[in-house]
Amino acid sequence: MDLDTVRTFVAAADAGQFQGAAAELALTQQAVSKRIAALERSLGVRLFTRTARGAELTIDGQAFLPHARELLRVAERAAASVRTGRRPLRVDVIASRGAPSGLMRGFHRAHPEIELDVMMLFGIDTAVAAVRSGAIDASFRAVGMPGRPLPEDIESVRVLDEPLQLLTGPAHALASARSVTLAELAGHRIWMPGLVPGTEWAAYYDGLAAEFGLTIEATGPNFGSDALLDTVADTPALATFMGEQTRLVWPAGHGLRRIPVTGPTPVYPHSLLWHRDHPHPALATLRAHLGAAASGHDAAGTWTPGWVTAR
Amino acid sequence: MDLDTVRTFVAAADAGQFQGAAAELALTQQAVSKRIAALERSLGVRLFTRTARGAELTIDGQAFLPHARELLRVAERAAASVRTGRRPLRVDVIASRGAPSGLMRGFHRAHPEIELDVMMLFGIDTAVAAVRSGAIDASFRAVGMPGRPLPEDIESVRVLDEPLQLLTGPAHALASARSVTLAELAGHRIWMPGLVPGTEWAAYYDGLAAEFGLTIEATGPNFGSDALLDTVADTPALATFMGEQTRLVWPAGHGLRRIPVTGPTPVYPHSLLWHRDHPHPALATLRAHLGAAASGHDAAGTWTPGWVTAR
DNA sequence: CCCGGCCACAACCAACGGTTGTGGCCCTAG
DNA sequence: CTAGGGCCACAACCGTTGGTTGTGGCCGGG
Repeated sequence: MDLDTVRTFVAAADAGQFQGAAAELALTQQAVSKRIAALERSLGVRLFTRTARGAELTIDGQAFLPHARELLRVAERAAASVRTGRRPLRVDVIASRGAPSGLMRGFHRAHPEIELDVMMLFGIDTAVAAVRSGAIDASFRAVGMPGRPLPEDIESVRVLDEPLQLLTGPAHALASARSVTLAELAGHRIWMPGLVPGTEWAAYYDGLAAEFGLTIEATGPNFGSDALLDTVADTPALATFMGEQTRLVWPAGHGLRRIPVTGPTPVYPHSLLWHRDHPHPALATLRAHLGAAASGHDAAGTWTPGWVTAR
Repeated sequence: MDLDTVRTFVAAADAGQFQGAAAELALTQQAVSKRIAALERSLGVRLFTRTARGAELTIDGQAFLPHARELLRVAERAAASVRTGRRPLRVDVIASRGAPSGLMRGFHRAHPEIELDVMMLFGIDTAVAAVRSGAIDASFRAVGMPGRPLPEDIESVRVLDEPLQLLTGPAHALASARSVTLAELAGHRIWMPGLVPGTEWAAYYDGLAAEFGLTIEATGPNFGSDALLDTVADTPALATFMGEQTRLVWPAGHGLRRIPVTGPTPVYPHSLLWHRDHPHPALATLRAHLGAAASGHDAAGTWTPGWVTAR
């Protein structure tokens, strides 16, 4: 199926005749006729009944028409997604189920007119390079990591401090705790596959482990969150950290527990990064939205690494 | 933009290399290379970075990928909509804003897994012919109209009795009435453009007008519901009937009034029609849904034409 | 250092998709 | 009834597109 052919179909349906569609598309009537015939052959149904004064849709044609329009809309959006110049606001989030993803969903609900492309890059270095090059318009990351100062032309603002929770299976020693302190976690095995050295989130957990004497293991291949949850659910000695706002596809019957962490509560600092010089037109709207949505969290009783810039 | 090219792009992105995509699509590597190059040229951006052991997506490519997948999904649905054999359930409703449309929305919410094509045919004759031919799977219509018995192979069941309301502008004599009786409407001008002789809805209003001595005018071209509402809002002497469940795009500030009609309340009898012999697999689900959703309306105090089959 | 894997470029060729020319059908006006 | 106009389909023709095969360059691993 060819999109030009679909466009021709829609034009013919709107015009009610092939001739008119041909004029609109700067084609001959014969070309339109051939295109429609080809489309009908490929679909295996007749789309128009040809009459002496035009062509009108068959029932199959009527059924196909809205789908054809939708197809053209989607194609237009797809092309717009990579158009240089005015294109959808392209934002990098750290993971599809994480808190920044939720922030973007909220932004989309508040501003459905702003076209969005949400993507996931790998690590703050890639993200910063992409923001600097203009390939993306903004990124949610934790900034300030030692040895990786933000370039001068990148601006950032803290938009969300997300408390971490402990995730355990039902047989874990802490499974029935209402809450746990970081001190109580010393000696327990915390498993976080996917913690890649050199990334900002690895630096965060390294700092957390060092400061409170935790054992955080990043060993083993990262088979994705489903496999992680399965393993944690089945292994009494394993637990993992997870953002409070992380959306889980909670496997039914696994009995996974989310346990708040206190004394202090580790919070993951999400900042929005963007380029100082050539911001996307919709970026201001995003910043305003995030500023309004940011609840004034109290920093007391929480922990962030020393390298995180104060709010 | 060509859908085969988009398919090639997705295959290459999934495979991580052109060679693998070529094998999957039964093409040569060179053909894939040319297609991708053509797509990049038409979009004006580079989608892959070519490396010695494959090709990986650029950021633009990553942004484009989900749109490309969506495009293929929509194309698949479009093709399925006219596929002979297993295809989406195709249902004819009397108007896009009317009650049957609402019933189908409810059905879709209850059964999002069932693919639907909702369409609007013209009159019960067209609808019955389409159902008999298998071109559509079901139709919502008022059945029993004099001289138009349903063919033997068409079955029907009453699914909704929709009370009619009077719609008036703010300056209409009845505008401030809490409710009106049919007797009170005698002498008032009821305007219903679009009431085409020979259709089942024209027969309905003809019967209504005859039995209660109403003046129903079908004169003038039907410029659509917006124009109708505008005129009714501005003309003190005009009113119109409208189904209780009809969704209006209520023009702000027009002061249109919806007034219940009583003594008796005219109700429009929506029946579901389908073919006795070769029903669509999902039709049973639709009938079950409509049966469950149908509130047991009390027929007392309501009016339907004599030709309407009892429930 | 060489080999293997992968992609790009070039040359060639079939097939697709456009054009012009023409004929048939249907409706309308004279 | 007939002539004419409007519209679509078919046929012939032709340029361009998109496929193939053949080949060369680049990069990484043994």
